[in-house]
Amino acid sequence: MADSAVYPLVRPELLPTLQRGTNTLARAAADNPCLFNAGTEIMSEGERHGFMYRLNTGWAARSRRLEDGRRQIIAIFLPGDLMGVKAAFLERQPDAITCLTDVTADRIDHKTALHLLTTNGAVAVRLAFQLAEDERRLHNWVIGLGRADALERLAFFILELYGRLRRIQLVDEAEPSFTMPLTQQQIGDHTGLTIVHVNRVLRRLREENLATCQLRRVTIHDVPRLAELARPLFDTFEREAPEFGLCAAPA
Amino acid sequence: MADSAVYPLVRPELLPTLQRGTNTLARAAADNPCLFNAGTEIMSEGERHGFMYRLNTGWAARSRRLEDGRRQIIAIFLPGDLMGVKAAFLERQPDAITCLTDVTADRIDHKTALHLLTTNGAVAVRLAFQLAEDERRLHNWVIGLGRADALERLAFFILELYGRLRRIQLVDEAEPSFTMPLTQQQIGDHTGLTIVHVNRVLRRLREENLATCQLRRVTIHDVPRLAELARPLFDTFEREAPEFGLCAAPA
DNA sequence: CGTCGGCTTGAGGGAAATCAAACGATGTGG
DNA sequence: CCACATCGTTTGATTTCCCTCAAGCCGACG
Repeated sequence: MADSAVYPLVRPELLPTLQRGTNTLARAAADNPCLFNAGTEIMSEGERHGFMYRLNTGWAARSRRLEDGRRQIIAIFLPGDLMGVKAAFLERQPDAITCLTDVTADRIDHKTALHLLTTNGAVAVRLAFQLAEDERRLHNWVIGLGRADALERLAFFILELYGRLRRIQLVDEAEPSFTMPLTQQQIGDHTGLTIVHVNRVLRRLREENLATCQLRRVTIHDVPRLAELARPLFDTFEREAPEFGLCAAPA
Repeated sequence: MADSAVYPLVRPELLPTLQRGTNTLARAAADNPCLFNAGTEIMSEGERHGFMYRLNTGWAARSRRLEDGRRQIIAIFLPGDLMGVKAAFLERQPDAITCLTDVTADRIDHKTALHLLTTNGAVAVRLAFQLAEDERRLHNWVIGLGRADALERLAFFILELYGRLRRIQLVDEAEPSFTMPLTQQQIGDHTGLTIVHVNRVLRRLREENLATCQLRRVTIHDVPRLAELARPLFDTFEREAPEFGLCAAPA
C-alpha cells in the first residue's frame, strides 16, 4: 500500500525515506511473526519488555488500570502501527498493551531497533514519525477529554476510526461501515465515560440517524452531519482535508 | 547539568548518546537565539513554520482553541524541552505554541534537524527521546482527563510541575515552592476544568493545608499527602521512584 | 436450561458547569 | 492624587450533564 495514503499528513518530501524505513524495519522484523489471542496482554504495566511490534492484523490498545479499578484506554492500534516505540527508551513499560481481537504482529528487538535508529537514517525517520503521529492523535484526544462533551467525543471516536481504517482499506465504502471490536465498556474506557452513558449517547446517534454502533460493527449513516458534531475536535488539517475521509463535509 | 538527573526515566545505557545528541543540536541551534514576550505565539495553528526550538528560559504552552472559544492547553514546556519536534514531520502546525512568560529559545531549522536526524545517530536518539518523553507525559494526562476528578487533577498538576522543575533546579527546596506563571484560567484550560471550579478546588487544597497556589507561586505544604491524592495518576515509574520528587511517599 | 457477558433502560444523586456579581491589585491618564 | 479601567481572583445561586445504583433483556454457549 502506498505510504502517501497511509500517512496523508506527512511532509511529502519525507515519503520516500519513510517508505524505506518501513521496509528496512519490516526486514528486521520478518523473522519473528507473533500471534496473540484476543484479551492477551502483549506487555504489562511495569514490566521490562525488550521488543516493539508492528501490528499486522487485528486491533490492540494501550491502556492503564488504576488501583481502584478505573481504567483508561489511551490509544488504539490498527494494522500498520508500530507498538511500543516509546518504551524502547524507557527502563520499563508505563502501561499495558492488550489485544482487542486476535492479533498478528512482527516483533523487533529493542536493541536492533535502537541500533537501526542510530545507523540508518530512514529508520530514524520512520520511528520518529511514528512517535510524532502517535503524539498528534493523542493531542486530539486530550482536547476531546478536556473540553468536549459525550456526544462530541463519540462522534469523534467513530470518525477517527473511520478515517484511519479507510487509509488501510478496512472500510466497506458502500454504507460506509466497518467492524469495530470494542465493547461499550471499552468505548467508555477510551472516551472517559461510563458504559451507561456511552449506551445512551450511542442510542441517540442511532435515533438521529447519524451512526449505528452495534454487534461489533459501526455504520455511518450521515458522514457530514456526524463530522459537524465532531468538528471542534479536529485539528486544522483534518478540518480542511475532506479527502482524508475524516471530515467529508461537502466542498 | 547531568542528563541522568534531567532524564531520570531513560535507559541508562542511552544517556551518553543522549548527551551527545543534546550537544550536537545545541551547536546547530546556537546561531539563532530568539526572544519572545509573554503572550506571543511562537507558532500558530495551521501555520507553516520551518523551525523547532530549544527552550532556554521561561514557560511556554502547546494549546488549541476551538471555534466556540473553548481552549485546551495540551502541554507545558519548561527550560530544556525541545518544542515543535513533531511538526518537523508535518506540513503545518496543528496547534499553537504560546509564551506563558518572556521566553528565550534557540531556533533550529527543520531542514537542519531532519538532516541531523538521518545522519547523526545521537541526534536521532535525542529527537526520538523527546518525542517519547512528550508522549509519556501526555499518556499520564490522558488518564487524568479521562478518569480523574478535579482534586486529583490539580494535585497531579502541581506535583508534575514540582518534579519537572526540581530536575532543572528551579524549586526552592526549603518550603518547597516554585514560581508558576499560569493564571487560574490557564490552569483550567490545562486540566479541563472551568476557572470557577479551579478556584474552589485550589481553595480546598489551601484549607486542608496541602498546597497554596497564589500570586504566581506554588507552595507545597505536605508533599506526601498531596502525592497520596495524585497517586492514581502516576505511572508505575513515578509511583516507585520517590527520588524523582514526584511521589515522596515515605519508604 | 441455566448462566454469563454484553447491552439496555429507569430513577435518583452529585460533581462540575453556568450565570452573575463583587473584590483586590495594578496601572494610567487627567 | 484620585477617578477609572483592566485583569485576575473569589464567592454565591442555579442548572445540567454525567455518574451511580439497580434491574431487566438478549444472544451465545456449555
